[in-house]
Amino acid sequence: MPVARPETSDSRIIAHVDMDCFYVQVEQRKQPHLRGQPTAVVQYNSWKGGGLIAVGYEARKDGVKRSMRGDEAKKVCPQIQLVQVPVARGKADLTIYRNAGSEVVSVLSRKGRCERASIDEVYLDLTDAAEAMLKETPLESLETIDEEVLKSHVLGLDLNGKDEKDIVREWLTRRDADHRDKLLACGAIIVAELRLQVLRETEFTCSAGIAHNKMLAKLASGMNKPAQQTVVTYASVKWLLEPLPIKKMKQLGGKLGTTLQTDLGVNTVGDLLQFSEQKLQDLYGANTGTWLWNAARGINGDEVEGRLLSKSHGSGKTFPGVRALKTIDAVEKWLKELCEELNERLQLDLETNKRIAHTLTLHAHAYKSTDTDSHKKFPSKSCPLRYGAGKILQDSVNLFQAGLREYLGSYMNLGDGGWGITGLSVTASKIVARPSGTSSITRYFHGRDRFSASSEPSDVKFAPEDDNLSPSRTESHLASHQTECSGEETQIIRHTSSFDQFDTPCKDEATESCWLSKHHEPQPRLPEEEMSISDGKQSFEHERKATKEKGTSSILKFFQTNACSSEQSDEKPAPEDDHMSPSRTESHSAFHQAECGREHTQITHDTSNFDQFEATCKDVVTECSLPSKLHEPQPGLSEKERNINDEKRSYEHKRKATKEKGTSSILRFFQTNSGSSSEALDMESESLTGSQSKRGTNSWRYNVDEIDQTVVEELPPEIQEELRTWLRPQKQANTVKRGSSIAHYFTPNKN
DNA sequence: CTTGGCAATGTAT
DNA sequence: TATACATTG
Repeated sequence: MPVARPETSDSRIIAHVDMDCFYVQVEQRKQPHLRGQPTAVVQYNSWKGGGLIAVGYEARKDGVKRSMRGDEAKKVCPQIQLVQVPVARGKADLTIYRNAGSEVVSVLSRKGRCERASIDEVYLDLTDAAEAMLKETPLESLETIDEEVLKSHVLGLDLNGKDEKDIVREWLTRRDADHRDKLLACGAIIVAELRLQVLRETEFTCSAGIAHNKMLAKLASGMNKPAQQTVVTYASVKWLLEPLPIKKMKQLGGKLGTTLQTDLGVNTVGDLLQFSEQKLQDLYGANTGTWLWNAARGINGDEVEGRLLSKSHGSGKTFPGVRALKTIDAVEKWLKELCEELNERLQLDLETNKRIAHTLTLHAHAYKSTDTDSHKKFPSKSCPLRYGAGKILQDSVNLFQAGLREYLGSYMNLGDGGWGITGLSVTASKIVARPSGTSSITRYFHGRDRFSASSEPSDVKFAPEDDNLSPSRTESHLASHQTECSGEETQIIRHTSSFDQFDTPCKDEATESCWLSKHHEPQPRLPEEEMSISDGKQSFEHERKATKEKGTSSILKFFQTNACSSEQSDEKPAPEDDHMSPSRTESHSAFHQAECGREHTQITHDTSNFDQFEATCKDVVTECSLPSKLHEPQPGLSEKERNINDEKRSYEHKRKATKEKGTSSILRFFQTNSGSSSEALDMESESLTGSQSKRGTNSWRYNVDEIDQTVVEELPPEIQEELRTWLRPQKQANTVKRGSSIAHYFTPNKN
């Protein structure tokens, strides 16, 4: 259900940028001979030509639609080029699209606060940039206006048969324009520039909407596609919304929209206007009610969230019909594939963004062909997430079995009575940035809790740490940028006045102040005890209260007491933990104890571990050194350069062609650039601060090349990471990361 | 083919 | 926190 947020200002400048048939563009860039041809991206070619998940505009002209089968598409458009989604580990792999989306974000996030809304959509808050521009350059004195700006569609302008560009030029430069219109005009100029920038640097076109809030911007971005932008003026909102079918509005495309239609006979947004806020609240609850009342008037207070990275990672697959999984073995086989993909993405996120996921969730769908009971849902289950593919798999299997028992009743077996698993997915969520600064180990033993349990969103405020992590294949440019964009404070400060956007019946002042105060109410603070790390909280609640001294523990002690606890715990869940074994024996719990500076008898009965610790270290080394080799800078050639060579892309001259001010446009780009191209960009270099070599060196006396992988996997990721740092001491010290923001662009394909 | 497949976000309880 | 559900692309 949508939730009403107070609108802090009616003069924000918000843009929504939407990539045009994104997957198709990604494939066309990869295979330039596809450019200009009707093409679609398809997955699972095996059955009826696979399902279309993206359709290029040339193919749309021929009537090809999403949700057609490949075969159908061929019928209406015989020349269509069908490109398959990459497959890895037996399932669709969207990595290349995700990475392409990151490229776009890295361009768009250079101006204003930026929110990655999906794999191919971004919101921007350009208020500050627009205000700054307006202050500096009066629009009426604008001499040359970029083609791309003139090609904007401005809602509410009276064209009167004249050339739209002339009218737009006039609108842009009107001396007596409404202040909000002037800001929008600046927004349009900024967005046009950004879109060109995206095109130059990624070769992707996009469309955009520029408006005073997210809802309207989103609406506008879809109005003129592809490769165009449209502006929603303050005055045009009524005109825009009144006839708009209610289902076109975001959040109303589903059940709520249907309910509105059937309950109230509301078909357009205008139809909604007759209902009082009270009435809507009575029908749909306070939140949804006022959200609806506002939405009908074009009021929407949602903030652009400065967030460049996703909040969760998931990997899933469906097994329709006869392919349904009938045995635990089959389930485990697939779970293994899914967990391996998930682990890979978690590892990458850890290395490049220094983020740690804290919970693992397993979703499954089951079917039963005969029984009446078949509508029962397979319950999703989650538990604290332990790093390492093996651990994730073990926990996933346990979660699955817990869910299965619940679903079937503990007596029935999979396969009995026509049961099968038709879908599986594993998701990692609650991803928080690893705090920066001192060694993570020190932090662990000095109140790490406060970070982990923070109610703060994951992506804000982490300073670049001087860890010596591999720069290649990263998106760390996003991370670093994020630090700059996360202006939580500023966005609270800036809310001015005028709040009811239209001359429609408006709310009284009381409502406004109520909203605002409600919105900015400080988060209720948990007492410190409650804030300690939440994983494993239940299992150790009682113990937590017992002791609390800090500072005495050491890493040695930690390993002695906890290192191999997991190996056993997998087989032997403690008695008090009936059915959810993954939740209790995991590393966070262990760490929590360590932090509390006390031994936990249950775990420590398996003393040793020091030996085990030493014995198995080699695995760690092999596991670590292999990937880190990948990241090793090649002498003389940056990864970027190598990849450019690989891809045989040379592009610089073309970029220059489109660079002249005042004439460049996306149309022109295509006129001059049809064909394969790519850009060798000089991004701002980001130097990695000094080497870590001194840090880890052997204040303890074991050899780092004797660490058990499974032991390490058991550790919290930050510790793992730290270990890895030790394991590659001077590698990449003082290397300079070049072209970071498009590095991943050129990462080799994994197929 | 159990109704397209995979992924991500957000709310409510 | 864990879980279910809705919505979107």
